[in-house]
Amino acid sequence: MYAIVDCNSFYCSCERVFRPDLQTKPVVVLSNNDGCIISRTDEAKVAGIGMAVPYYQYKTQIEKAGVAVFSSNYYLYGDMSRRVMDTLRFIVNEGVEDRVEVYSVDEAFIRLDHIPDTSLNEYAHRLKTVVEQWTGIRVSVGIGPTKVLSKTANRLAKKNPGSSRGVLILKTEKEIRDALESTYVESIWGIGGRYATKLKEEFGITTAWQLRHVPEEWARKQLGGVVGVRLLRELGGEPALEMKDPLEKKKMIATTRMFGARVQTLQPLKEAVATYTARAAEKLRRQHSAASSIDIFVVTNGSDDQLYEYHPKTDHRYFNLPSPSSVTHELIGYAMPLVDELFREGVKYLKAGVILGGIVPENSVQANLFSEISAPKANKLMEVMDNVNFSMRGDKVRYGATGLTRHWRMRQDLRSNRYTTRWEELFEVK
DNA sequence: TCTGGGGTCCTAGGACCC
DNA sequence: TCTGGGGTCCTAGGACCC
Repeated sequence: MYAIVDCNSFYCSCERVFRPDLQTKPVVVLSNNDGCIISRTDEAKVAGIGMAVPYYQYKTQIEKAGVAVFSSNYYLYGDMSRRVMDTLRFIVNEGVEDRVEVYSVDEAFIRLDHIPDTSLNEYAHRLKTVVEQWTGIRVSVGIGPTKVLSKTANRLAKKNPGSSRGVLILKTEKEIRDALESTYVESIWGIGGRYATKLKEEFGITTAWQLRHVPEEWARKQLGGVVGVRLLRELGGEPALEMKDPLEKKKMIATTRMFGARVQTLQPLKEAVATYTARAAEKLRRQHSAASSIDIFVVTNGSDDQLYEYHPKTDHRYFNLPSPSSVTHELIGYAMPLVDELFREGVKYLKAGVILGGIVPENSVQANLFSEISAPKANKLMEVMDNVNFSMRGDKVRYGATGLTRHWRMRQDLRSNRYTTRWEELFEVK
């Protein structure tokens, strides 16, 4: 059996831990640049605030309903996430083997082979209670014979927190059938908007229970090949999605941002891209990898500026490195000519990004005799820079190419304190 | 009238997730 | 005036090889 433990309205819950006065009040958290609403509590849902909707369109409604609004505070959420995951590992692993797969910042799958079916209920409640007591974050627990069924259980547990108290276990055929009959296809984990529309409009399939009974070859044809087949098997109770190895490294590393103010000249565009490249290179080094390709993209508003519509258009250029690297100045050196190539006079840029690909372990990098940069020296420099920036915080050591004024930086007008990761922003108890 | 078969590597793009 | 920022996996199709 598999469990999935999912934090309720995670970002909002993190804010509430340090603002007990908001415990029963509506709360929302905004995306970077205070653009969209990316987390909302049940009270905010009731007040009619949608998910992933532009903030400015709901501003008056939010004020009228007395909703507390926060800019995203990823330092805080990242640290709270670590606390939740550490707690789960402490309970589940018993110092033996790793049975926890951290699936996202607020969710983890747990393999439960070691728990007898008769104890599942007690175990699920224990997970929930301990995480809530130790971290202050509320969670829901779903359990089923496959990952997809555990996700289904979790969704239903969250919908009826009263009766099932945030825990739902799908074990018997009857429990599974009831759950799948009350799950619409668009709510199945793995069915997105496109497939949901197709299933309903073209084939009249509306529930997960109906979908469970289509032939495998049909699923292969209509739902994206082997992906569809796996989904079908999982719905039928046959595990087709493995637990992921926690040591697996990212195969792609991206740093992308909307600009706080539009950029129209080359210099700030290059500063922004250099800054993102430096950030991406840091992520690369943190997992001890090197990248063999770099892709730079820029986004402009494709529509005529007179129309106040958002029609983003993307353009990009990429470069394959002569040999994989994780050295910031080397990567910036490859990135800058790509920005020159992309830049067009008179165009307003809304966003830019860096994507590093072709990721390999850093120790597999072969010395390139023709490389101009002496690798050992550069790597040592990177280590020193990372150490200084990590211990002092706030990017004390930067490259000149990343700019001094940085007018393009994002807005974050409503950010809460980084209570758990900055001494000067600690939570005060009077 | 007829035009092989099998393989690899790469990129672009589509679908999904949180 | 204002619409996020990461990721994953898979498939199709082209270039190239023998």
